[in-house]
Amino acid sequence: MIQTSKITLALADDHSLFRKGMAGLLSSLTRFEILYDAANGRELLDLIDPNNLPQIVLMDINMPEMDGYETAAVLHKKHPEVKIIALSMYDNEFSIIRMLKNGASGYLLKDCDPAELVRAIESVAKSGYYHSELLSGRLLHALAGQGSVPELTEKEINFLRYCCTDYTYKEIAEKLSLSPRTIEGYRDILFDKLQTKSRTGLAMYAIKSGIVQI
Amino acid sequence: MIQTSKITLALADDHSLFRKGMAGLLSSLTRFEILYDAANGRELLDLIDPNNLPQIVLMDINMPEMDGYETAAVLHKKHPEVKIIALSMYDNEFSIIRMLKNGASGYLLKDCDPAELVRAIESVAKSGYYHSELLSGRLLHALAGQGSVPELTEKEINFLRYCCTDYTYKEIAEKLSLSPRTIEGYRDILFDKLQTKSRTGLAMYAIKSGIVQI
DNA sequence: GAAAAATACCGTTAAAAAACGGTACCATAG
DNA sequence: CTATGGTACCGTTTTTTAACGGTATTTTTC
Repeated sequence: MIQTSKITLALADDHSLFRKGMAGLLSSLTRFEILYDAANGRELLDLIDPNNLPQIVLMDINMPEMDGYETAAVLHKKHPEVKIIALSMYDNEFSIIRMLKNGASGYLLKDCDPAELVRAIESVAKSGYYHSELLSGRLLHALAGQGSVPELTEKEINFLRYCCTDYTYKEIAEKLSLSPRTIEGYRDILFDKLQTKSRTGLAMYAIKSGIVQI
Repeated sequence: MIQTSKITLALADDHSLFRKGMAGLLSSLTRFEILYDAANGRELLDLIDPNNLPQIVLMDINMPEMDGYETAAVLHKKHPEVKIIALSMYDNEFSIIRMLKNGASGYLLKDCDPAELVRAIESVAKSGYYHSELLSGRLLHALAGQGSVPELTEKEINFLRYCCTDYTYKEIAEKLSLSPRTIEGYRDILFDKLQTKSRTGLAMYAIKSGIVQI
């Protein structure tokens, strides 16, 4: 079968070596064309020309300036026809759910096979989505396990960021202009949602899920 | 100037996409030849044929199975003639110092320019080392700042790993068959060395430095 | 073979974290 | 309009952390 036209792509990842490597990998396959490559979400949004949209954006979740979650949400709202594939180092349910909610059509781990990446791109270009066995498996496992995948509110996410610091809960309360007891309320809810029982557990979750960049 | 023979390389990184991308990037330059590529340190050591050693190994610090620190130490002891360049996501002094101590001849960030990677490889092949301005800058800054770069013992490093869990200090003491008071001693020393004052701070440091994989 | 460093240990007190139990307000969704 | 979910708040008790100031033993180094 002859490919009539190339699939156009954009890349967003803060690791220049990774990005350039990927770009090389994908360009070497004649059916792909890289239109843009950016070091973070902000840069990507600035680069993209509305008159020359890529079909698919491959984006990392952990990026400085503007992370994958936010970038996906903004891009999806602005240009819903552009498909998004999330690339992540971690395979945790929270990241997957959040990226899919924010408009991603696929979710891949960075340690996946290049062949799978190609498969994912072609699947998204053709049918609009890509669900790997890994993704479906993780989600089903999570759903079968504790009942449901944790859904976090914006306030909880913001609080989690502060959990990754030396601040005491009292200090966090001050920073957020809330009562210490309210902060402790968030903590207790998150202990429950995230199945942990310590501040350290909260911090670890925040990092694994890409909520905080380190 | 005509390159008489190729520089032979090996790659170790758990992210397959990154590795393959890098391999493509470097192979496209005719003066490099990739002899091996492995997903972690253990695999790399198993793969390497003593009769066909690479001149330079590019290795990630954060790898499952066997991390960059350990791999560098083992490889350097076994084959001191093989030069090592560490690739890291984080530019913290501890990682740099520890990799250099374990035998690395260079230290690069993953968000560096591909051109810098090439420069580093050629410098290491030619003169045996590569010191970027970044590296020298970080170290000098660290030395100028608090006086010295933290030196951690094996016991402290092991303890730090446990700090990234839900275990209480008492439970960590049990796991390590030590008195809780001894563990608290380690903690106090690390608070001092790492300039922090909370368990969370210890855990964050452990992750940033690549001591724990997440 | 003495000094220095690392290891393992102990006691005390104050502060913070964790585990309970609650109330009240407000928006908006049925 | 009333039920629901999110937000903000409060009190009490127990456990854990953190900040002190120590000793004894072994191991390493000079």
